[in-house]
Amino acid sequence: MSNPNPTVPQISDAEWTVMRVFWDRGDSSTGDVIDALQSRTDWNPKTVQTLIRRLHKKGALEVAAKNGREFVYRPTVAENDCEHAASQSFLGRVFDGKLTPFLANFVENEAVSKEEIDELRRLLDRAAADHQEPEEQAS
Amino acid sequence: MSNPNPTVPQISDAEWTVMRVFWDRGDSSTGDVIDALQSRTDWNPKTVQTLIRRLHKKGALEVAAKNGREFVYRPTVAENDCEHAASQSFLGRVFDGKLTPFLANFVENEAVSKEEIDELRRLLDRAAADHQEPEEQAS
DNA sequence: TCTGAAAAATTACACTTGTAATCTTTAAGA
DNA sequence: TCTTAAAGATTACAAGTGTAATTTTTCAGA
Repeated sequence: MSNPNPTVPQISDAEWTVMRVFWDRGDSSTGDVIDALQSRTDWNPKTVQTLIRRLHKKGALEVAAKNGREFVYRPTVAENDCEHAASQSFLGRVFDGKLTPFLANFVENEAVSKEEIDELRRLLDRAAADHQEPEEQAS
Repeated sequence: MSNPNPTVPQISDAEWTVMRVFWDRGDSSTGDVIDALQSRTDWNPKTVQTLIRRLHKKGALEVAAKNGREFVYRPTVAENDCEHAASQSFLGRVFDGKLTPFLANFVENEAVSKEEIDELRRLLDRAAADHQEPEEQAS
């Protein structure tokens, strides 16, 4: 867990795509992000610029440096934390905040393969083991 | 599974609240919904009317009857299907469509209790069993 | 030092959403 | 039948979002 109860800004759909570039690459200039997204999207560079500026305004990005006339940005929020905040928000909206109904719905809709089920079970087995013997203190 | 690959309209946050009333109560008039939401929200009746009209326009509700000058509406989409569509959309946006990373993030963030873990494991055990011996045909 | 290209800032514009207020129609009772 | 309250329809309006175009600033080279 990167930070307990971090406050993360609202990040829209298109903005998520941009944030992921930063989380993948670390500090990046607008040009870097435009280049990175060139292959994955058909966005106009101006669009990417706008999204970066909005993310900066929202406080999801901060200026890490200025290279000549170019800004280098860096995320102020951890990917983990944003994912978790988005998950909580989604679960709250659709499943009354509860994880089990979410997974039950997925399973009912036959949207989970045998392999995935096994993967999830292993994940939960490990989690259960961790709950058994609590995390040790690194002191 | 109510319907394979149903097409469900985009349902916004506030609209979810309204749809849930219909899913809970079945066919309902605007007045019914307003009454039902009176306790749970502080929405103005006009707001509820607007949301119902938007849902009707989107095709999420259809007119089931007309009582005097009052319409009775009914959902055209199953709660299950809407939940699943919302889940797919969320997972696609935040976790590249993958369930395992979603759950892993949740567990990492210590947002899952021991009891919940056990519940989820039971759920997955049943799902695994179903995968073992496929569903029988009701003929 | 002046200029032009590149970066950034400002402006644009339609659609959705939250949250109603106002205008219009209609049914039911006086 | 006429009136009026209650439904419904239309309109409102700001914030957020997708998707840029236009305008302004500024560095780097001629």
